[in-house]
Amino acid sequence: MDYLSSLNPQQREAVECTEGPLMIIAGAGSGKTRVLTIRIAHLIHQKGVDPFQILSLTFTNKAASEMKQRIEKLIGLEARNTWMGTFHSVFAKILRVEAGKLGYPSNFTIYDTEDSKSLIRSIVKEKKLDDKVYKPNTVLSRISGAKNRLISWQTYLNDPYVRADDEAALKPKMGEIYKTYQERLFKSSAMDFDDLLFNTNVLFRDHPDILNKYQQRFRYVMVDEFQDTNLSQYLITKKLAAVHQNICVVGDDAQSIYAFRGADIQNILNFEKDYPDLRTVKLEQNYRSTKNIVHTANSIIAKNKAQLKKNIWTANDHGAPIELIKATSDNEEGRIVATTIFEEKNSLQLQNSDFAILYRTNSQSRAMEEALRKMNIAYRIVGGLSFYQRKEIKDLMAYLRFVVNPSDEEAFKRIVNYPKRGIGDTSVEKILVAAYEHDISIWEVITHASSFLSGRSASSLDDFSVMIRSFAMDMERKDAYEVASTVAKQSGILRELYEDKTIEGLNRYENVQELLNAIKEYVDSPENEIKTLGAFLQEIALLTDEDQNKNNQDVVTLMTIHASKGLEFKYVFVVGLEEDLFPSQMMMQSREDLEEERRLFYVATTRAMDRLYLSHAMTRYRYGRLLSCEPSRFLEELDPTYIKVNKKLGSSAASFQFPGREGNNGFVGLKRPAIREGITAKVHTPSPDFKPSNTNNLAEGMQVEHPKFGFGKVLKVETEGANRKASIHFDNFGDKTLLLSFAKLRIVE
DNA sequence: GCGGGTTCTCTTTTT
DNA sequence: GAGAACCCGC
Repeated sequence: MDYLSSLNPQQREAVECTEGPLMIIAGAGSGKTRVLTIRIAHLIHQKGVDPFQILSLTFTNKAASEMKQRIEKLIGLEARNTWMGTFHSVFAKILRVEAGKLGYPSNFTIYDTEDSKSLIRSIVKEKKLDDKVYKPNTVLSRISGAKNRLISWQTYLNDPYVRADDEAALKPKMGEIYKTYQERLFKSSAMDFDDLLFNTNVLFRDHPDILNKYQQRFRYVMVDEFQDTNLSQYLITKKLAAVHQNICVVGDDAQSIYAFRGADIQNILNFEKDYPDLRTVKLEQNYRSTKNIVHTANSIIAKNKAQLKKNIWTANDHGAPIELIKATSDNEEGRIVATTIFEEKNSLQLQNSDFAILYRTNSQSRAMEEALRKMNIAYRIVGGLSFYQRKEIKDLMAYLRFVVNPSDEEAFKRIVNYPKRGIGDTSVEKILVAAYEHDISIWEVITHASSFLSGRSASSLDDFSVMIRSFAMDMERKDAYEVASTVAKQSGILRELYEDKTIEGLNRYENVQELLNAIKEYVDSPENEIKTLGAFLQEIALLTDEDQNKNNQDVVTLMTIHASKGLEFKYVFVVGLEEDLFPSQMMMQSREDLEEERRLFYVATTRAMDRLYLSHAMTRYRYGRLLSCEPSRFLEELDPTYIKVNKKLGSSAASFQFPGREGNNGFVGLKRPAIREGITAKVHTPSPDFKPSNTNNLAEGMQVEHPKFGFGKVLKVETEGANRKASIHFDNFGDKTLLLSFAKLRIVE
């Protein structure tokens, strides 16, 4: 095979070192995917390894399918036989087979985040706890965090430190909620995302024979994006590789951006402690980007404390300087980006697909979309509200889920009274309580409606159960498509949507039809041998990602930076570089988090091959309010050597003028309709004379006002280089101290 | 139990 | 600004 000769010495070492533990530190653009695919091809062809014995774990479905395709190109159809997929999908598959060992049926449902939150909401309500204190999001992330660190609810309840934490946070009932949450999941024959990993760990811990089976099967284990693994995932791979020790992890600590879902950068920083005879290969040559971009990217993460030593370099040309765009507003930012794309495309004969616009939050896409639409530039948005998250799709899916698994509480709640059939909240409550108190399944309550409900609701519920049962009988002998289209019609969903003649209603109707089409495609595809509804649902549960690759169109790509990992584009725009937005305000609690934001910025810039544009807007809408925005501190941290500030575009900056104010210091509280060119805007809050004071005078003990956080007291003033920061205790924030830059503070005299 | 109107909440990122 | 939760009158 001559594919080896195309590799540089480090890449080749990574490919040829097949036995024993190996860590590949792969800088951005260093040909990581290529090395991985060739390594697998090499294993199969040169070493004669059976593809069935190779397990490759990735983080997104996209990465998995791309790698599969590339291996297929190298070695042909044999590639299909390797085990390749996301952690969640691979272990969900294994759990389906072994579910019985854990007391689960193999047709267990996988709850998505929305299901989980809804379940938590009802638990909090049932326990008569304050839903302001126990918010679904907070509770779920606490539970999720515990699971990712393999803390069961039993351990959770008994751990004095964990308890102390919760007591301190004034959320002492957290453990109790966790316990009930798990019980209810189990009763619903459901697992949430974290359970897929948690339960795999439990399975391997309690059933050595099963662990051994998979240890024997997977002689070679590879983990891509290793810097993004959490403890739960890491322990699974470690256990699987314990016998053969052929574990190969590939990652880049500089691209670790998933701490919020439990990823622990220490996994990669400490990997060698677990494997003393570890071999490490560093891929440091960047093949993707110009010198300017590589240099700029390096300067971004240089400030981070936690990192592995490496020196990313490139033999490519210097290329054009990085361009810095200053825009007045988010709309102008969009306009500049769209115009630039238009011009560059024409003058350089580029394609739309050469461009990508990256942002920190999904909500930023709107201004970009509008501008692109006005310029008639085709685009697509990756992520955001995916097809499977739409209400109408979730509704039909809930029916299908319930037919397959009539213990599924969340599916039941969703469909029992949709379309309206006279079973209101009170009845639903009674049904759930009955199931809980008599320790029977929801389905048993439903089929004995008259013993739990009275008169009219009982007979409505009877009709409902008759309907579901007929669907279930269909399922026995018909394929997924036939069942699904029967359900769509008989349940009344299609009629309900058909009668809605609004544009949105029409859309919803078409979406449901599209789901039916997708099921038809699934059934017709020769690749899917089992065509039952159950099989389809299992396939789909983890495909929340938009997987229908409409890749081959010539469109500009818009997406969050998180979604951009692993991709590359000739021209990249990183927009919305404003303090509090990027770096995100919510991440600014600790130093590690700032480091993660920096790595995120690094990921964004290293997507660019030829040219990189960075932009920030001075005003931006958020929740219908106008914000004034300081440029992100990251812009100041950049090495300015190769950066060009676009003066021409920045000079139009002063078009917003508020009463009694000069320049661009708009503040929170402007209602959207007021904002039009040439109009006098009305300031609601705070008072019109609210303006930044000369913050150099800020000192300990002073009273200050902040437009968002209200009144507070300065505890400490710090100087870090050119930046001055103040730790402030705000009256409205309990014990919390916030660390802020001065710009938005007013000193109260 | 239902519908309509109003108020509240959440806006970081993903499997 | 959107979507969910809430409240109230029938």
